Amino acid sequence: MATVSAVINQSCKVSERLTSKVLDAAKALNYRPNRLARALSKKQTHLIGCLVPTIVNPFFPQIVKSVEDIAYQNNFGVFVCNSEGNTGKVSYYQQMLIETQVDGVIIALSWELARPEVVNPFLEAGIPVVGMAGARRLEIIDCVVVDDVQGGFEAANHLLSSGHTKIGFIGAQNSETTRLRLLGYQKALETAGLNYEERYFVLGSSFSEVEAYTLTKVLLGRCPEITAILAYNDMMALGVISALADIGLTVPADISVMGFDDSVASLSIPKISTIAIPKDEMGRIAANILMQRIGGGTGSPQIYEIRPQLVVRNTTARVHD
Amino acid sequence: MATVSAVINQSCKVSERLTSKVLDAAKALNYRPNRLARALSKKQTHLIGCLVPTIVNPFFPQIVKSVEDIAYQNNFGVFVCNSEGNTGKVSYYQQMLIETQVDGVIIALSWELARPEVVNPFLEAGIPVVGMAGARRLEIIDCVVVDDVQGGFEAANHLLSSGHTKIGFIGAQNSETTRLRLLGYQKALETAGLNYEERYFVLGSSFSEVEAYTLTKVLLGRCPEITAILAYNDMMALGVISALADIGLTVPADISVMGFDDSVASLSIPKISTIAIPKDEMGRIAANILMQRIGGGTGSPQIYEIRPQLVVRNTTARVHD
DNA sequence: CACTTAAATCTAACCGGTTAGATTTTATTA
DNA sequence: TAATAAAATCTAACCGGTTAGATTTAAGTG
Repeated sequence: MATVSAVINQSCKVSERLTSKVLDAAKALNYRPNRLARALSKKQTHLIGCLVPTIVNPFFPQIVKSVEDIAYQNNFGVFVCNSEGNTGKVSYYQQMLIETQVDGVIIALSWELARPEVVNPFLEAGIPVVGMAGARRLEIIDCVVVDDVQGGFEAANHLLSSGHTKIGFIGAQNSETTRLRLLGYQKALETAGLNYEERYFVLGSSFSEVEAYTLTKVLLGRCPEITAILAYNDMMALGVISALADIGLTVPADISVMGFDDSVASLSIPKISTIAIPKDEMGRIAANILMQRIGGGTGSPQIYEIRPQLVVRNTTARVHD
Repeated sequence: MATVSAVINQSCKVSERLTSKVLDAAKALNYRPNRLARALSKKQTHLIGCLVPTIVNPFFPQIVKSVEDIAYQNNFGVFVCNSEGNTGKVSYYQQMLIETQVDGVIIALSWELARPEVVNPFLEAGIPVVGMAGARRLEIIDCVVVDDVQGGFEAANHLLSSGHTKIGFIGAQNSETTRLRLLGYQKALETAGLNYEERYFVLGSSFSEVEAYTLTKVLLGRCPEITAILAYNDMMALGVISALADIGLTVPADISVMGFDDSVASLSIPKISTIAIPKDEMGRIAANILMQRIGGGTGSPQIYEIRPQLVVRNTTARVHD
């Protein structure tokens, strides 16, 4: 019945009399509109997809939450898809999102998702895409990215300003983000007029806590003069701290440690000093940009760069003498 | 075109010739089936909803992940909805899920979600519901619940077996789960032939880390003889440990601490001894039950009780003398 | 009061699939 | 080769909304 549609959508062409009649009937029958039917004819699902590499790492749920907030404000639903390192899932969800006719997609730009094969099918289907939370910038879509160089710079600077000059770095190979954070570190040393030692950088094969634990022992075995360690992220910082405790060094009295991301930095005792990525802001901005695109916003894709922020907690201190 | 439908669905009534012709055309046109249209006519969306109170607490994403795994295996999508303590969001998502015609719903039975107002509309709409991860059992739906009494019992028992008898408990008021865990604790003491001191139980107004921090200081100010503290969950255990550190007590040398849930207990430093809720298993079972119901499985609602497991890590030790 | 115009209501086609059943083609058999 | 059965293909209605436009009703005007 077309009138029902008019009533529900508050079209002003329906008299009060009919409106209330329809509303009464709807209530009596416990009527629920069918989103599928509506979406089918309107060609709008009021749904956005959110593709993330994992939801087990708390970093991503925090972003997803703020995406959802914006979606909620705009009366959209969010279809969260996490690939969990499974390429099969990536294409499964990709297909599902396209077939579900989502109005737009937000993709976390991890290595497995920041690829043309992942992004292009959406664009071909006319679905706007916004990338976020990654080092890689894709020119074809709007991206909300983090200035990792800046972050690395600030992390190193914080340590330098506490007198540390022999600063270890622990990260992972083949990681663009690692490269950028390390680059920031190097820039900070150069800016301070200091040389950096390649020996102080150890890169492992994963971002895990255990990997960091192992690498830390390697690093300190080789360079015991180190007074501070910059970890690629908070998880690795956790591994670093564990290793140091086993070696018999106290954090931060004997050695300072910094993390990155502010994902699990406050879960340890002492709480980890870190470079916080404003996850709320990132999710919000990404979602808002997507909303604009869905609303018909045009213009060439843009890069929105977010500055990470130094958060000093309890794992960094003045260098001991 | 009906033939396309037949081809896509592999109906055996289509000749190879036609099949390949259709497939070629589909490829040439970059054809994507429309899930909405299909769902509308089949009255099956191949989607399930998953209502959780939050995704910021890592406990829930871990469950959601295993729900997703099962859904993936069954070719279903999962629509994750988190209410974040906002009752407006609860009804918003409830309505969205019903209107989206999801085939089934899994609800985490937190206080805000384990209510008839939340559950009933789904049932009225003919959508099967499975509850999980909560203390409250609802008779009208299948529930996968945790034996919190058993968990509290094992936690206390672990401490008792290390010689602790003066055990503090920190939780929240008006929480059914707190009550059950505490009950388990009390049973353990009774079983051991010991009396428990009401003074050792302090209940605050929230489950937060800071709340636990405050409560711990209160508790130890009042009862300095305590040698172990059982926290309602891991987050609170973290607050307890912080407070103890500030007071100048070392964990576990001076005082032992236990968490519950195994949500952040393995991520933190020190790693917390806890009562692990098998989240994978819980999500898997809940999703499998839902799949059965969606597949037409009948029978009266059942309760599946999951036993939590003691995980000894680094915050518990033999009582000091 | 007849006539124009505006407002309210109703009708039917459409969105893109599915499905039962009609129709056409092909194969089988006398 | 005609009759019949079986297989393949096509047709049209349906799912439950939306929407343009036709039709009916109400209001305004000379």
